[in-house]
Amino acid sequence: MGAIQAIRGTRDILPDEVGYWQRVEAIAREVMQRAAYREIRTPIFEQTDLFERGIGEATDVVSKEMYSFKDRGDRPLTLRPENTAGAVRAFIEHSLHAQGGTQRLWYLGPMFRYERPQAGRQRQFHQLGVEVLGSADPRADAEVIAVATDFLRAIGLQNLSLEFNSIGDGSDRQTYREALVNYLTPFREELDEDSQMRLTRNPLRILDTKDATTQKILENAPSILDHLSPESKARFDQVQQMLTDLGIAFNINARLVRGLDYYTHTVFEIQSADLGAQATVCAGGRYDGLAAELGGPDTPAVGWASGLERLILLLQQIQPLPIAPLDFYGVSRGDRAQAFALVVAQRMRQLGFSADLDLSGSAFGKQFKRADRSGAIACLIIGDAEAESSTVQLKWLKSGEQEEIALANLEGMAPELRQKIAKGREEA
RNA sequence: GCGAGCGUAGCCAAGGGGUUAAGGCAGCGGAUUGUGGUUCCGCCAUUCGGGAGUUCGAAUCUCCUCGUUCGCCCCA
Repeated sequence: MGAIQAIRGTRDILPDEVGYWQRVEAIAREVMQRAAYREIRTPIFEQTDLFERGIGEATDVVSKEMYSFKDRGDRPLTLRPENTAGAVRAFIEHSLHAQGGTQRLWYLGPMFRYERPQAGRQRQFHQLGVEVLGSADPRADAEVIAVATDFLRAIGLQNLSLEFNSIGDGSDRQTYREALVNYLTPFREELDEDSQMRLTRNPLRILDTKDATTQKILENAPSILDHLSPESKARFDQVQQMLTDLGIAFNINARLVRGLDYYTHTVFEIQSADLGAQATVCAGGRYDGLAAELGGPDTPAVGWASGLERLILLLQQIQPLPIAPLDFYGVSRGDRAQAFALVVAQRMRQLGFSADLDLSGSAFGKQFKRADRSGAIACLIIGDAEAESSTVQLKWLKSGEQEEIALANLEGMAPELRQKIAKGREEA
């Protein structure tokens, strides 16, 4: 291949598509602001150590998916594969806990994982996420889920389902892990290859296998929910009650486990029925141990992250993007006229209108064709005669009506023009 | 990392060993040298992702390679 191409798993978002992103981003800002979450922006790369400790060295994300490198000072760095670790690092580093109370944070930005690209998965992808730090209150768990559903609803997505579970605290999981291994060990030979490996390494992960035989065996397996301590069970019930009070439907899914080490208690996933194999559109949970693990104060926390590429895939299915509105399209011919047209177009912009200017210098006929295609409401027509008299012919493209305006009167006429533009847009 | 499908112009495409590589959209020029949305005419791939091979002859067959798509693993 001759020309240089975008790196595998990365994508250019071209002008025709960027409107979808702007929409999702605007909705995110609005929903977050209403829920009193504050934006945080952290660096795109961090010390490799942060992710190894935060996410867990044995996880797939850390062991085989990180973009890690050394800088010129020989520091081991990694492009962030997710942003919870970075947000918590910033929280600790700047002593945000000292601001008192609960910190509600949100972020939006690119993440990087070295994976094989497929539908709804890229190596550089974008996540919107929230983190509520400093509250162990089950209301925080419920609120975070409610904010997620509000966000997804505001985008207009349908056919979503919320899967919900508790994986308890560390000791709950320890007892459950033993129970699960005891149950599965007699079936060892019948399990699929991956699950056999996990039996010793990470038995909980067997629960979300896609292998039919293993799934069958799991039907009678013990449930994590029967191994929760009374306290864990009470919290799980409370969050459920709150979701019900909020009118949020959910399925309890005792098989739901998460791939990152830091989760405790509440875990959840929101999936779409309208995507391919990568159907999870938002996922998160509680992670009470992470801040302490990273060397900060013991800070209970809960949060989620949502993959924007997947949301945009869905958005494109349900809504066409409105074309960017344009007020004026400037056409001109002749040296003096072209120079004057630039001045007029710029003046229009300063008055708050949007104006495109044809730079081709081709025949008026051609320029008018382009004016049509641009979607402009009106044309600014400038030839030598107009340049001479410092006027502009203003032609309303829908009706074909044309009027002459002196440059000097443009500002005074601006309110009237604004009205005509608005009316022209309604008719279009 | 593993499996399968697909790469012909900016986009959508026909062609599946015989030599001039259909067609459509978009673009550009003209009919129409200061006035558009219609129409008409013309132009727009020395070459079929790249490389090697088979053959008198390759876009068409073989191998390698790169890219891409979908799936697995895993995840948002």
